[in-house]
Amino acid sequence: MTTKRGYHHGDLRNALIAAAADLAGKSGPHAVTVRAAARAVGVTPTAAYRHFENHEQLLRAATLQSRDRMAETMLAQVNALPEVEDPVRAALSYLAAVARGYIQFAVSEPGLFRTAFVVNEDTLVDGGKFSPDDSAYQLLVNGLNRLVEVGHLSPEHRAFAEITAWSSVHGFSMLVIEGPLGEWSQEMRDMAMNQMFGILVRGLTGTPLSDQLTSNVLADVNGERDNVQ
Amino acid sequence: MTTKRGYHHGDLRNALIAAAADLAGKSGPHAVTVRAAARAVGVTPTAAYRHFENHEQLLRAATLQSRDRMAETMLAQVNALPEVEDPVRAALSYLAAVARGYIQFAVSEPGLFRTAFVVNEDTLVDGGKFSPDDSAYQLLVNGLNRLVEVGHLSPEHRAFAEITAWSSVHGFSMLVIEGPLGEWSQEMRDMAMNQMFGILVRGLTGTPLSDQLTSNVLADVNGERDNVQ
DNA sequence: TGTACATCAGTGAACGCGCGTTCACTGATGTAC
DNA sequence: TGTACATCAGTGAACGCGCGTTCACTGATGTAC
Repeated sequence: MTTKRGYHHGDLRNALIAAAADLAGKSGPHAVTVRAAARAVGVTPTAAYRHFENHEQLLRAATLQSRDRMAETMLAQVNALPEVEDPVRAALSYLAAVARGYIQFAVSEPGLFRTAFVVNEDTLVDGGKFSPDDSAYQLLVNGLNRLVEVGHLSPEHRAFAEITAWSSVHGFSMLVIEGPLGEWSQEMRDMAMNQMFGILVRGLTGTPLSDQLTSNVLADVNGERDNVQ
Repeated sequence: MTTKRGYHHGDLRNALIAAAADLAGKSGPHAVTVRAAARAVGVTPTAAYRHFENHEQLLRAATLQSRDRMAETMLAQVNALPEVEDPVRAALSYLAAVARGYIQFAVSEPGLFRTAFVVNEDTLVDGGKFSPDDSAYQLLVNGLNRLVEVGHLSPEHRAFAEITAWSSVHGFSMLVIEGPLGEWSQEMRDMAMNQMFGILVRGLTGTPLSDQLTSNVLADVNGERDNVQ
């Protein structure tokens, strides 16, 4: 992606992106400045202009980096899921893992989470908003598609399903970061999250989950959390 | 609240708050500065310090103002609801109006919406986050309580219901402001919103709404939109 | 009712800060002979 | 293999900006006699 050869610094561009992401993670997107990033790398502000056209481009890099990390966190949750035979259970657990990964990222990296949603005003096309092309969105779409394939979500209920699902999970994350849920204990938040997931699935599919299935799905997702992180 | 008597300006404090809210509405919370507010009112920056301890207090005033306007918008939607006899229908329409008011405010006043959620870091207790004490939250709680009173939401499903409901509506608003829903047409957004509301109610109550009830609720809420705004 | 005085809302100048960005430059690297 | 040179990543100084905040002040208002 950039020249890895041993120039003065060697890989300033990536070092600056890393520094920018670091700043964003610690203090949010407003902390991403050309000067601060250069300072963190131990380089003159001017040097940054060899690798980024302007401040906006640096912030943009931090945003994309944040979205990558978010997708990674979500993917990690999915990958840590145990193999199960029941395809419905597997599809539901997949979706739950996606949701949990999203929320976990928001809670553990609020600065990056906020940075992931920064919109560049003056940029060329559509400002670089989060879009259906992003990996995180794709994971969600996959989850819902699996639910349809497996016969647990009827095609006519599929319409707008990702909007409702993403809205819920995104809103929940925001309420944790800058709303009343921030003061809640981890246990309470998990309870609220599980409740929300149940409501969501029941609302999406039209049929309530059996207690057995619910506890299986929670076991799949929670077991993963205990083992991995 | 402040001296209304005719001093030099007369009511600088409120004028500054109005200016701050104006700036927030136009460009978001970062645009709320002491100097800009003073400039807008036609007064020296120093004058502002007669009425606000510092920049944070001015921003705080803008935040509270934003939350007030938000609650007003929601209340307006509720008040514009037609009188209906069926108590279940009335309760559902109430909840739908609350949700619609929330989203409408976010869409029509994105700057104020964002400002409403600003958290002051250095402030005394809990940073002034949005809390269950706020009017907007109370409207939501009322709506859910009514659903219980009317027998359409069982008490055991009541737990965490406001979290799920608020998460959905808040997330939806964010997706419109800084996500993919921003590019959607008004019609598509309304469809997505109605769909989400249906999913939410079905998920919350455990029983799907009849087609008749659904269309009645939509008529109540939509009719109101056509008449009022 | 008229005057002297205290109050205090707003002025004007100034401070130090961090920011984005530009300029002419330097000096390490890679390459051609 | 050794030298001359072109390239270009990074330097150092400087700019103009808007910000928050402080200072000594001025002058309009309200009040006491």
